[in-house]
Amino acid sequence: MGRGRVQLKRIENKINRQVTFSKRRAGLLKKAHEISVLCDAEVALIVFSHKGKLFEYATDSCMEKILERYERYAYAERQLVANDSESQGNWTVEYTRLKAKIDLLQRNHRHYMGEDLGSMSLKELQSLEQQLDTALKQIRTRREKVIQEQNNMLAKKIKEKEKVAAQQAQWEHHPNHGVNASFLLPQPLLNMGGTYREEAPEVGRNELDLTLEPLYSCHLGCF
Amino acid sequence: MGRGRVQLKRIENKINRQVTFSKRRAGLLKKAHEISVLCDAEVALIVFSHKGKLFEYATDSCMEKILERYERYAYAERQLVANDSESQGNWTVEYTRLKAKIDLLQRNHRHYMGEDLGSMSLKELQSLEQQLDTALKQIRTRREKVIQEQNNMLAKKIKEKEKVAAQQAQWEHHPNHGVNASFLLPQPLLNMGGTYREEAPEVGRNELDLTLEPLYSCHLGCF
DNA sequence: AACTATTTATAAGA
DNA sequence: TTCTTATAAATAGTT
Repeated sequence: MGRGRVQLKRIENKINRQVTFSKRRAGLLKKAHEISVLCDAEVALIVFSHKGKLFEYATDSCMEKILERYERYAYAERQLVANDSESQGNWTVEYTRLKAKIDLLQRNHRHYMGEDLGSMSLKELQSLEQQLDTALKQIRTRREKVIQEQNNMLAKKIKEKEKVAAQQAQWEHHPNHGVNASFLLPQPLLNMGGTYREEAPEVGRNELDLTLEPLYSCHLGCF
Repeated sequence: MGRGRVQLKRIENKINRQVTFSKRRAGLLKKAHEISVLCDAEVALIVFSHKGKLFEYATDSCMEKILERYERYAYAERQLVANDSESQGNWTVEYTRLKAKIDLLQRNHRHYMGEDLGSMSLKELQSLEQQLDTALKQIRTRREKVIQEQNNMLAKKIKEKEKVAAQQAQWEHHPNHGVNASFLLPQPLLNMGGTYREEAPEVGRNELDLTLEPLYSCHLGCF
């Protein structure tokens, strides 16, 4: 994209390299942002210059969240290696326990998201499927209930408004000055069907916000 | 870069968004690689599609190293502050963090099991439902694949047995002394349909055994 | 999955 | 550095 064709090899000229880096860095960050917005993707981009300077982009400026999601996704089997600063025996044991517990929970969570299924046996898969099927039914029931509740609440509000309007109309002896409530007639206010996907495509995935201050990321190395 | 100018806003058409995502993702990964090579920079790029699929690029295929470097870089200040304090107090802080994380994971897990839904908003419920629906599809696909693999393997074994039986029959010149393999004819050995529930009702729930020795329950007070 | 008309990115020059 | 410009590359809409 320029006056000359470019070879994919390190630019030896230092000045040239620096200039190209600045330009391409800007372009890369821009494109990262664009795909994020256009395609509703979650993007994390980290660039260290040759000199060691950091540049970054993260969707919604939330790098930590994305990195955590990545770790969950890609590093399931990573083992905790005890750090040199963990010399306090008991704390180390306790720490390892907690870490193991978190690992287990995260691994399980991935299964519940339909990820990392390769290691599961047929029986486990069937069990998981049954579990999710049950969960889904409960969630749908709950969703309908929530919608119904909201619906009822809105209907109630409307009735109150109608009452107020009617009273005003009576008090003022001006039938045409009251609120015209014809458009507020009780009727299905929220859809009860299962077509919300098309109607609410902006709903993101259900995610954990596990953002915690990584004060000791050197000790953790796992999330 | 195309026939029309493009607005920087989410592409609402699903098909269009998916196509654009594929194209731009390829472009973005390419450019990440190029700047890395041309300018001798270290680049880490993580992209989650709207559907949750992961795509990544890392200089020298070493994502972990770069992320660690990032963490060091981005949280250097906080680490410095933390290092000033006495280690005993820090462990407590660290402990609380892990505890909070476990709590969060467990709460989330309950949601994925269709429990504890009372606190969730309509939007959250819809998101969760969508997530589980996707997971279920992936799990079913995986299950069918596993069944097919087992089926193929068994069919193979049977063919081998038939071959052996045929050879034996030949060697012994006693056609009726060989293994009668008629009942071993290749045929669907495992059902591929969705009726396993009735056939495997004894399969229990998919549960985590999180039993851990509460060595320091006095400090934890949480599990 | 290709094609192609355009837009966009950018290499080189100022 | 920043701007300009010629040209390579990316890609939106189309087939």
